[in-house]
Amino acid sequence: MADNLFKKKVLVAMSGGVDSSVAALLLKEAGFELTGMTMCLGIRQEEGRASCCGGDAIDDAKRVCDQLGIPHFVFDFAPLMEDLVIGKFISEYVKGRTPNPCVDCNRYLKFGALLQKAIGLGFDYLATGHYARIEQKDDRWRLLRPEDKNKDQTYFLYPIKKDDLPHVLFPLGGMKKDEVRARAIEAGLHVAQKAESQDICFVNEGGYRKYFEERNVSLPAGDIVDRTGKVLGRHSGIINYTIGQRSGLGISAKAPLYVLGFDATGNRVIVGDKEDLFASGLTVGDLNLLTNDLPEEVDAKIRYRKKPARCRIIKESDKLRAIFFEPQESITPGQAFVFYSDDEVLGGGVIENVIHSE
RNA sequence: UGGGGCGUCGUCAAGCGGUAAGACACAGGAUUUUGGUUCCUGCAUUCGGAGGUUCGAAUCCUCCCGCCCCAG
Repeated sequence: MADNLFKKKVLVAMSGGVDSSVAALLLKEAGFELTGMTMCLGIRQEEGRASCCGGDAIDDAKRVCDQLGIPHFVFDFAPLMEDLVIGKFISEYVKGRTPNPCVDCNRYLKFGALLQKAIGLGFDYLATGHYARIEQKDDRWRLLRPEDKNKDQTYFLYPIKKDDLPHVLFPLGGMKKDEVRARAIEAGLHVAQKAESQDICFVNEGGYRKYFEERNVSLPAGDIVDRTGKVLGRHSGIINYTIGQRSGLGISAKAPLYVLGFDATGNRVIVGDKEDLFASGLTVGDLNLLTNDLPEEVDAKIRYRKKPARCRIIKESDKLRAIFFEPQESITPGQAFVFYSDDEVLGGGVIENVIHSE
């Protein structure tokens, strides 16, 4: 493997942050023929805000590339970003669902259009600074959770196609975040102390609701009701709410109220107690399977930063039905359902419906 | 305008002479490559108003104001 290393061409996607910069650094040190690239996503950035894309990102990435002595290019992905990620983000919310734009960015951009472009340009690999591992074991390529379980980003990476796994590199998969930052400092990278990126990258101060306002995306106001249909208050349009949401309802009650779901025909938001949030199963669409033989039971996550929960899965044509051993809180259509066997991601998809009994 | 009851934070609500609990809501912060959750912090010098009794009152007395109920 070391023999071929020098001939392998890698395109490293650089956001201008610490992680992707160190990823580039490591690949450079490993002797790959490296090219740095930053996606221009057409995003205007507020001062002092850290993000995975846009803003000063390009300048920062370029400086790191200069320091590493590798070429740097900017690819224009703004139109695709608008159509596939932001457009879907908005249309999903309008439908009363809660999208996960980071998953879609990976699905359509990074490991979709960008990866295809890289391969088309003759690169052997696309590398990113994600915390995840890809390994070939037993003649199969596997997407695995990283060494740093606290930074595990596999939940966002499930859309990578099985056949593309051999073309993707995650140099940080075996490292802890602390080590990455230490490495950046040691190498004198100017981005070493940059803050973690967080929040939706195309949304600035004020959150996504303000973003909708700025883009003139709005839906009519309506009633907030309890499960019996009793009117408790008013909502400002279904796009401003998501299942499990507590704050922003403006209703005082004996105990906090949570959004249980939506009544589309009546344009109503249904709220209830925390215990009403639990459901036993769900159905999944937009499946991406990373293995050919699915086990009957898996450990699955219905949201980022949550411990996987045991469930039974049943494949139904191009969909999946999952029934949890223990009821799960706030299962939300539009969010990702990602399932694992130990550290391996077996696949994932988008939650379509919630199953309340079974 | 005869009788009875009640007025404490945006809402609900403790307090019953000893110097304003709590919950919900709200705001800020922490956590986080989505949204949501969660966690931490803040939030009535003042108890419908005005007098009075008392060392001391939201708590007792008087009057006024505003609600509610039962008879009308």
